[in-house]
Amino acid sequence: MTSRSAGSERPKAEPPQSAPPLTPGARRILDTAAELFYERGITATGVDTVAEAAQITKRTLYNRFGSKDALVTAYLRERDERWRALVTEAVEERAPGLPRLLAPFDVLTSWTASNSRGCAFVNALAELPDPAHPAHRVAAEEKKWLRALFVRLLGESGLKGRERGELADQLVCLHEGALVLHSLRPGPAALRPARAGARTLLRAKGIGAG
Amino acid sequence: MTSRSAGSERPKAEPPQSAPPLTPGARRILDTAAELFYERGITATGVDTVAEAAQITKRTLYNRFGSKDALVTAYLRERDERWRALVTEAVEERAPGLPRLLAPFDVLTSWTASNSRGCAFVNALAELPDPAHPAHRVAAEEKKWLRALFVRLLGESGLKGRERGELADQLVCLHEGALVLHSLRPGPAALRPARAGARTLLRAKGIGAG
DNA sequence: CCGTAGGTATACAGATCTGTAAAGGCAAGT
DNA sequence: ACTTGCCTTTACAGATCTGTATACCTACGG
Repeated sequence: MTSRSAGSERPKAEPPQSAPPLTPGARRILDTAAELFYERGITATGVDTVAEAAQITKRTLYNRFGSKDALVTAYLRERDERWRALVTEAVEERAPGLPRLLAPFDVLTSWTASNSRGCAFVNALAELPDPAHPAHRVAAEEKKWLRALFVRLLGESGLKGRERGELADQLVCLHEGALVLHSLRPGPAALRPARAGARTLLRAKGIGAG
Repeated sequence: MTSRSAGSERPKAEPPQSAPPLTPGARRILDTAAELFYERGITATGVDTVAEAAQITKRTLYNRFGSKDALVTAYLRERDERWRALVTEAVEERAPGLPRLLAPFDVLTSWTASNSRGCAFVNALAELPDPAHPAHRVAAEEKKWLRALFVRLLGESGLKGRERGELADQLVCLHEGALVLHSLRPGPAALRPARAGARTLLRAKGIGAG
């Protein structure tokens, strides 16, 4: 739980698990559940509510997903998948020379346009304290992944050793904090300070950031 | 909701509301509820559970607090009160010349020793999305207060204008992020990067930080 | 033609949740 | 002596929650 030995500082290539294709009904269920879980909270959203909003019967929901816990896990998994894809793309498609390390912060601008309730994974951790819950693991993995991404990019920028891990943690902090601020006062202005702070911290370590 | 006109950049002297003295039973209820709400989540903790753990009857609980929502609000209010007192004390009792702006970060070290489930206010916001819920307001106020504190201290350090607000936001981000990191991997090590990052950001603005 | 997969409709079991009802015990203050 | 405040006990109403049972419809591929 505390630290991993070997590959923990390198983001895995694949998002944890490639999802099997969903039936049309399952697709609609998952989309609906995703919105409701995020917007109203997981525990506060009942399966009846999801089923009704998705315009399917509860029976179908249980046939496709088996349980509410499984549905919650699927929701977080897919969200994780999309988020990683978005960030990965933003990092890779950056014009060379431009600060790839700030890409995750820039992604937030579009991401938060339709997500003003903070970080879904932090929220999930708040509602599902049990570490044995699979959804708990997914949420924890997402944070580890972002940190590992920062570590990798910092490595490519020439930073090594203990300083690298510390700076990665700081970038994660700013990132998380930005989402909290945004949830309190939605709007692009809530994200700017974190990005600027990241740039300052990078510069302080001699990493040019634009 | 978005911004306040006059005194929003100055921390109010009094924690929102001075609590009336509690009966012994009410005291035990509130203590028990505080621990359970924080540790297991608010929605996931029923009033029966609270009553049983506090060794009082549900009737007493309702006689003292009126409703679960009111109990939740009382829980957050008291937590807010204690947190503010702790931070305020740490700021004021700092040896002159020492970086008072880092005091909130130092307080986290002792605070998180018994609070490894992240920020109770962020968690509450996750579980209670309705902005009309009084507990929601309490949580939002807490964040505003911390920012205002940073703004004030930065002002005393000679920083003014737009830069001041931005730096305050950055410190809040680091602060929140530290709590998230700590919830993922509890221990004092989770807090160090945020504190160090704060120092770097302060130095970058010419504010000596120790 | 027939089986299978995806979905529908309705009803229900069993647990748990918030909140209330009714009646009483006990100690302190006046 | 009498009230008032704090708390207890037991029971229950009514809603809501997760999950299941039963039976049926429809489209499609072999």
